[in-house]
Amino acid sequence: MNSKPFVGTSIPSRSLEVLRAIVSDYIETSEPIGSKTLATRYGFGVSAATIRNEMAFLEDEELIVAPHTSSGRVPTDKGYRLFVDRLNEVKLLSQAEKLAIESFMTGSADLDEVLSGAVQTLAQLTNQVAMVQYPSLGRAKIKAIELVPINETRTLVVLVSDNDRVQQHMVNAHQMLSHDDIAQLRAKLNSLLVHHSFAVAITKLSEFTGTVSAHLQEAAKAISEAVHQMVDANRQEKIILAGTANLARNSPIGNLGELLDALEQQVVMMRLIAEMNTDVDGVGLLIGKENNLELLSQTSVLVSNYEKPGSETAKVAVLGPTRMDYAHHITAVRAVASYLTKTLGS
Amino acid sequence: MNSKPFVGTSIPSRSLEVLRAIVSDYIETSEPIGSKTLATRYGFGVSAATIRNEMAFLEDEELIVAPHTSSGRVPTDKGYRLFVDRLNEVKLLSQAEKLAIESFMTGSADLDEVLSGAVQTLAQLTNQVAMVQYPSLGRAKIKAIELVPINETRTLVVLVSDNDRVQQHMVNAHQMLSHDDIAQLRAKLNSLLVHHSFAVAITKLSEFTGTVSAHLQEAAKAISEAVHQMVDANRQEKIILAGTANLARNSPIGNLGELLDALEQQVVMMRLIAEMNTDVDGVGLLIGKENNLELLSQTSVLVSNYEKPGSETAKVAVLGPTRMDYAHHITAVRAVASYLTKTLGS
DNA sequence: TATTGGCACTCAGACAGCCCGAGTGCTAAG
DNA sequence: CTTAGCACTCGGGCTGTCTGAGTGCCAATA
Repeated sequence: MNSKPFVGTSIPSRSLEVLRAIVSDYIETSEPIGSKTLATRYGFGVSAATIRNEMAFLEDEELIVAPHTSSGRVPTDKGYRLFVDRLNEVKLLSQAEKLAIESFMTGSADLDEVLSGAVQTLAQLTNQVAMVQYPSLGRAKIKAIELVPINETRTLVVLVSDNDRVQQHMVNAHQMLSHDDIAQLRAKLNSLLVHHSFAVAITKLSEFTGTVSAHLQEAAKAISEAVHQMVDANRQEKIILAGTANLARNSPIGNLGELLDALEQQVVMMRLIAEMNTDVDGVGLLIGKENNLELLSQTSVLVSNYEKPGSETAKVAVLGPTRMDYAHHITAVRAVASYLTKTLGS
Repeated sequence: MNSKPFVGTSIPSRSLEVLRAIVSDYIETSEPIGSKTLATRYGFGVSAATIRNEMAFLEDEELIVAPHTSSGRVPTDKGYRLFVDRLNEVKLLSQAEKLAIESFMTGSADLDEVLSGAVQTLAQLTNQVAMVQYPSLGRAKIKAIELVPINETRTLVVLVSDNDRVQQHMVNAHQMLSHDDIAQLRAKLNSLLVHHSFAVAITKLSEFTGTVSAHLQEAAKAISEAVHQMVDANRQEKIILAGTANLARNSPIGNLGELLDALEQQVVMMRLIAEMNTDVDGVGLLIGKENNLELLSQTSVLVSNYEKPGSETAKVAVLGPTRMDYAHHITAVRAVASYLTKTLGS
């Protein structure tokens, strides 16, 4: 159901040219375009009448459509698809754009910061909504658990996984904890969980309360819960996004409210992105109704993979109206993904 | 420039009733309302003509305005203001709403979680954009700094302030660090900074690199930078928000795009909220053009204080179109603020 | 003096008719 | 296969009309 390469009647090369012109023009002007304009504005060596014939053919193939009798044509989802699949010239990023990416990516060893920098850059680059999926910890293992006492009853539980992702969670033990208590808890916790995968850890965790001194039961339970939550939070996907304002600006899409809602809820987007396949060059694209969500029938979603050593691959994505600048955005999203891979690799 | 209580000609009580009716009706229907409807729908014992006279008076006082000759009237900002200032019946929260607040607020000792729960609840309760300001650390002091080794070169720096707020930042030391190294760094760092306020800490920090062994200079510099950043991040205000989608749904405000932008950028909102005063009962309100931002000329902002022991007071806020249900929202925002105070107090 | 009914007036919005121009499909000729 | 020509279509902009909700004012009334 994903990215379906175009099959069917093969398209004569001039028809393809015409389609290309239509798509480009529509992307730029967002207005239906007719044979005459097309013939003059683009340097086909033929008359408008000939273009009309071509257009009739393209319409038969359902690559373009006329919003109403006797008005210009607009690409269909299928039209965009063919356009993209046969995209040969890839728009290069401008020097300024490259700079923007690099400057956003510098410094910071902190995963959160890197990702949020990346997603903002991408949103600015494309003027669309940008999303980045957190690297899943899938097969990651627990490397260490630290307990940092904050005050008499509160403790910060820090969980480090072997791909160096760090999470923390505050715990209220509801009882006083001495230094020795903390040490005991830490030791038991680590000997129990370290080197185990997240999946295993979650089962082992149930033994934890049993292994600690009787007077620490309360605290152990609280800590155990915190760890559980963190592990869970990790198996759960998570995305961060930026540029939602662009949605409102760009496109008078009907269901803007619902769309913003869905973005805020995250869950729809998480599933969508997770399920999207990418082709050989690491880019995936769903155009309009290709994703089966009514909600997104007027939008396209573009994803690319990035890698963080030790994690499964994760994705960056761009969401915008079907009439978006595919050529440009594809390079942008790919560039950000590759910078991300590079930055996280070091 | 803030919340200006209404002064000037004192308003006869029936005029006030009429104003009240107009505001309530407009809040509900969002359509201009005329004398006749007003006279019938609300049980004034008088005829439409009399109401018209009242309305003429109210218009003279600039409390209502007619969008065009011969159409119903709509409250002005000043009208809303008077309406709110003379608001006597306070809408109570429904049982369901109280429940919603309580259920969202349960558990979790984690500041981030509590706040994000609160802001989401508030957004749902009001169907508007909700915001919550992080408790500023103003005069807070540093309580402890922990260094948690993550791998050979990376270290997690955890900063605990005396109001038990915890921040952490990953640092890449670009050099191998032994256990002893870490211990040394930790010791020096703590002896230097603990018990100092954030403001002082930032000056003391410059001495740090000088006090550690020569071979740790690299690492010390990186850590010092991280601490600096965290301290800074704290003096800087920060807000989280929820319910932006409601904006799109509710109000076909002209500059939706810009508004969403501003929300995403945060900075405008941070200043606005920070500068808003609250009156005796802990609530502050700016209606329409009362805030001097063109951007927000069609929106009202409602804030209430909450307290976290050891921090300066911070605020929760609701942002929506000027025609919002003030009576209800005021109680909602106050309720959330007070639950927040309660939850964070324990 | 405050209230009321009556009346003439205004205007936004809905509706219908009109024209224009961009665009189409078709056909016959090159 | 390409082209010019032609008749046809239809959305969008413009105009005019009508209607209903609403107004302001005034004279009559309680």
